[in-house]
Amino acid sequence: MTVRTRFAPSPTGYLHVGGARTALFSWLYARKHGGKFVLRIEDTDLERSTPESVNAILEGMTWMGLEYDEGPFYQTDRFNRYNEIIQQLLDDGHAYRCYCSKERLDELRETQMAAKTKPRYDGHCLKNKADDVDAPHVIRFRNPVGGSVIVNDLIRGKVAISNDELDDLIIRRTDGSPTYNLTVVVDDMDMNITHVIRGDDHLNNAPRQINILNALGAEAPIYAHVPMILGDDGSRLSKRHGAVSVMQYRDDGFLPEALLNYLVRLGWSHGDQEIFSIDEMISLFDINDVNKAPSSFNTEKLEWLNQHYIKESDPAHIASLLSPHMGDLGIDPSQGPDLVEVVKAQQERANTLVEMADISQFFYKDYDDFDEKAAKKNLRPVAAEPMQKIREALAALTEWSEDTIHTAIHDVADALEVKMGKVAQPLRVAVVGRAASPGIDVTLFLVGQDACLRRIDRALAYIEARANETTGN
RNA sequence: GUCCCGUUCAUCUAGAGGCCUAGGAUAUCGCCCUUUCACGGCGAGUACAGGGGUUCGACUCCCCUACGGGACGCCA
Repeated sequence: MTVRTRFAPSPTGYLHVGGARTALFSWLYARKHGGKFVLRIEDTDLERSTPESVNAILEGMTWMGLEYDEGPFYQTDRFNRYNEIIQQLLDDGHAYRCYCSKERLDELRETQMAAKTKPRYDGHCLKNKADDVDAPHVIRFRNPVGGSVIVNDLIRGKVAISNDELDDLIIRRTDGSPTYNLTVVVDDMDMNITHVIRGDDHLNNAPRQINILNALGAEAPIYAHVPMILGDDGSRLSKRHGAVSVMQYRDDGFLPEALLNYLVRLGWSHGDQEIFSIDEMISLFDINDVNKAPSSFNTEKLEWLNQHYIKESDPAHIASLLSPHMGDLGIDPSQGPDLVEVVKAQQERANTLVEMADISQFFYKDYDDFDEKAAKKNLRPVAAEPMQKIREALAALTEWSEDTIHTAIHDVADALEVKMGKVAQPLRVAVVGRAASPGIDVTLFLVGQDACLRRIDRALAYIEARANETTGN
């Protein structure tokens, strides 16, 4: 038996991290067992499904690198097949027409809730035949009475649910469209899905689906219900927690490998290992090791992983990903130092690409204003002399390289008999506008001779203005 | 309300009855490295939800309580 898993989102929004993790687990399971991973779009809810959502989901899957072997299949293309099955169930007495109005059902539900019992359909139309068979109606699956259904879940273990808890669910709406519980069953059966790995909000649906499968004489797949992901604050993940869309993470400067690594460790672990390459995930992942309890999304840990991958990745690769973020800041990286060199200088200093873009702006354009604290601390009158000397030394350089810059700065420090910090730090603030930057040599080198001299002049003017301010009138 | 599921540091987790004075990671704090910021190294504090059993022994097994989540739709 070859393993076949699937990811079956409904296109009613973007791909969020919860769905992405479910997809990842499903994908890993298929890859690990040399099976197939199928993508199916569950768009039977005509009201809420949109093509934009389909695109968003596809885009998210692509960005994450979760390539599917078959699909995407659309359920809206398969209505004939569903109707065929519904007819079969009707013919076999496993389903029946129900003419109850929504009003009657609402009332029934309210009464039952008020009586503190679980709301269930009362089987009214099973007992009473309608006068007009063709009057508007839905079709209900006739759930077995008595006994219980056992879901043998790879993650939860054996879960038993009494058939008396289940009612006769609607499998076809008044408008003739099939509903979720019917379509999943038919699709999983037709697509030969062997392992259904999905969110545990579906655990309650499994018994119903198994019953339908039994009525159809089909074998049930193996289930694995993965726990939900909660937000940073432990509540249910939602839009209010900020970036829940996978694509939002891309826009926020995260690498797909970081998100993948983060997600695979959420609810699953392999001893003390934190870093997993894709290949390691595939070889080490075991659905049996997935935790039962829900886990909270922790952005700080994701950032740590992101920094790790930024640090470890090929600078040229990071540069290509960084480029659009520079663009967002109005910077054209081709006008200035080689972005790859900038990445090498910043690689250990940014949690996200957005952050890297921000701290790299000064390589391409003069800063707007000095960082107030940095300027106050470093651009003081005592810095004027060394700064002036440095300016002269740098201006005199005929060869602009990290080595020559390094020597020039050290020579000035030696001549003045002061520590490097006394000259380098004011110089840094002068050139980058703030207190933090990569090493001073490479920073100056990449900024370029002209820009360095221009900015040093600006700092000297600032120091002078400040001196006048404090001394006089 | 009814049914289902869950509960180890702030967070992600290790733990399959003695290996646990409960381990790792993130975050936090401290020290070291250092021309800044980072990186890196070292170190600190913080957890078995509560109560009953079972057992020579329970984080691990059973029961109850509390808390959290899910489901109960002509949504998926």
